[in-house]
Amino acid sequence: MGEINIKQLACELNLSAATVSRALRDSHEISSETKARVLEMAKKLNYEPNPFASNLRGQKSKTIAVIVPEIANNFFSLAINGIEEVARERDYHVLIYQTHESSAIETSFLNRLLSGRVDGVLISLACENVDKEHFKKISNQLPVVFFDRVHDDIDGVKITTDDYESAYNAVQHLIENGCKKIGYLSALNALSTGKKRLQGYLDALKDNDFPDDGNLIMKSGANNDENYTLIKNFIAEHKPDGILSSIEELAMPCYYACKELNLNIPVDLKLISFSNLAHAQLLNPSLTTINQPAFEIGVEAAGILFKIFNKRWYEPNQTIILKSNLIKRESTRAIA
Amino acid sequence: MGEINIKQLACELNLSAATVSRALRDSHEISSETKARVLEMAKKLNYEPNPFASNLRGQKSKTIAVIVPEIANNFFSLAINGIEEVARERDYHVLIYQTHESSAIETSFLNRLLSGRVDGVLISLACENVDKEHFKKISNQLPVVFFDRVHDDIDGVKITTDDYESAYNAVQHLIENGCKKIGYLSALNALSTGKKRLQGYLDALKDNDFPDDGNLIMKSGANNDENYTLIKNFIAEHKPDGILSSIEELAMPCYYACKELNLNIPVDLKLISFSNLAHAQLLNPSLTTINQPAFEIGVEAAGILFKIFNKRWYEPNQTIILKSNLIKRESTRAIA
DNA sequence: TTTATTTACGTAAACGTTTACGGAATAATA
DNA sequence: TATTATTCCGTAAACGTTTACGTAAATAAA
Repeated sequence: MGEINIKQLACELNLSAATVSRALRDSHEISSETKARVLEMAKKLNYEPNPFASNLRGQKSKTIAVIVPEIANNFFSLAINGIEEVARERDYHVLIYQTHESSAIETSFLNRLLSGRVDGVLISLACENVDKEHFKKISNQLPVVFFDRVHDDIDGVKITTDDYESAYNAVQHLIENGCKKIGYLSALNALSTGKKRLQGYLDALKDNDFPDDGNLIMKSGANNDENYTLIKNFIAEHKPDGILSSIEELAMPCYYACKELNLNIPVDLKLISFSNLAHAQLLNPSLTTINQPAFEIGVEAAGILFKIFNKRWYEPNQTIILKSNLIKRESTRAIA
Repeated sequence: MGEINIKQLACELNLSAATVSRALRDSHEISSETKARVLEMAKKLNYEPNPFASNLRGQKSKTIAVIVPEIANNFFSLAINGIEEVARERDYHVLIYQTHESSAIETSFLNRLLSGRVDGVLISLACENVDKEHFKKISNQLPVVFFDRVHDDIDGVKITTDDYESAYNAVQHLIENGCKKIGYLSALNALSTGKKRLQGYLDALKDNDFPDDGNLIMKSGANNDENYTLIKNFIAEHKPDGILSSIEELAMPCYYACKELNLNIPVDLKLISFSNLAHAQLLNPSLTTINQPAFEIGVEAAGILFKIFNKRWYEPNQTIILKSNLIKRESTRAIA
């Protein structure tokens, strides 16, 4: 309807479309008076250049894609928040896609994005096994920055947190506060993110001369209901006095399971989890968390993507590691 | 790089670009053998049509925009989740923008979207006062569906929840459980969403012959820190024995304030809040919430937008109201 | 004065699709 | 056989920009 284009604008001004285009882009080939006239008329008629025409001509989309497992997740929504803010500063647009942890969907999204719809992609991998070869093809055609959920076997720029150290320190904290039998709720096993957390757990146990008991590692299931059952049985059977949960989604069920099993946190069981829950402080008991700088990860990842766009990034395989924050609360309090 | 276009594909097949295009869109003008050949070669060469060229030609973007105040918010992230799923089913792309409650930013986003970048917009309004005239211009040029944060003075299709009834019932619940002096933490005052919640509160008080005391209505401040101070002072000064919070962001500080003031929830103060916190159950004490069907709102809103696209929507000003769910928990327990 | 340079703008091509139009070959009908 | 309809495909224009190229006028340099 209102859709006014550059030709009509030019006509209104008795100029050619080329002149108008150049004036709007502040070209030195246009006199300042003409520029002023054009700007004024453009404002008056509410002219907005058609992005598809621009993009088609210029092969730039001014758009980036963000691919995450889930949007409704404390970590990812914060990361997207950071990404959006950076994009906005640069007048870029942000497309979002969620994979629901399916690498098939992930691959399908990536393929669709190869058409030039976006200038670059920020991705946090689905936890399923990935087709690494496919990723190589992708990143040859499109700048990609990985964040948080990364894979060692896939080359690329990566922003992560200090997963190994965080897990290690978490276990150390449990031990210092009296735990003798520490369980691990594992997830993201196919990704280096998950592997590092697990390794941190294992090494901390070893360094403290804890026995190497594979039974204390629980693998997460397919959905929340299954996870709850798994966790309840895990606790009931193995009776750990401390648990490190590799993701928030596995820590919450521990509360319910402990209530069901009549176990007191932290007396009978101390709990610590990777989590970006805003109000871990208000849980009963308050939850000791490994808090990842989610917003900053988003900002950093987006920032690097823009550096790549501007040819100001020279480390195609660099991994940037931000520090997580261990926040000690009631759920791991030492019992006198 | 790899970017293959329809001409190269056509060349490879000894066909014209037109034939290839038609074959890919399954036109009846193309023989089935040719179609098969084209499809095969397209798959083989990983051909993806350039969306900008298609959009430019067809004046369709296959993209929708979602404008929300904040992404990192339990309600909005769930709504976006719903929207994304519906969009995905239809092979649509989703752009997200956050206004951080600024109507200036909101207006600026909307203006940029008028260029044809998207086929439609889903918006949840910023809580600042809005330029209603501007919205009229917008919705003449672009299909817009409002969700949750809506404004009575702005025409359009709207998806909301039963804000009035929810607030009314919440207050009724507080009264039934013994509250004599019920405060209201107000927000979104410029929007009908906020006005209806407030009115529900007021009418419930009136219907129960409670005195009309404006002092018991607290207006939210500019940020979390200010809100905390406001709330603490509010509780300390007016000593309500019940509080209805119109948004989750005002309920959480109540916990901290009560701890600070040595007040026990629910003994000294009962608390209920509009909230989509996943684990309200685990708070200390567990929080009674008015749970909005956030995901469903997203699904519904997106569904209607697609109906509008397909000319299957005939009610330009209909408001669809979904029901919220009052979940009673410890924070409003009656004290014997 | 002649020639070179700069300024300021217009013309037209290009980006990669889709589609109106047309046409040749084949099949159907008279 | 002559006419009409159908099938299948190609040509070219169009979508709205941006930009290489050209050019006329004005200015500077020779």
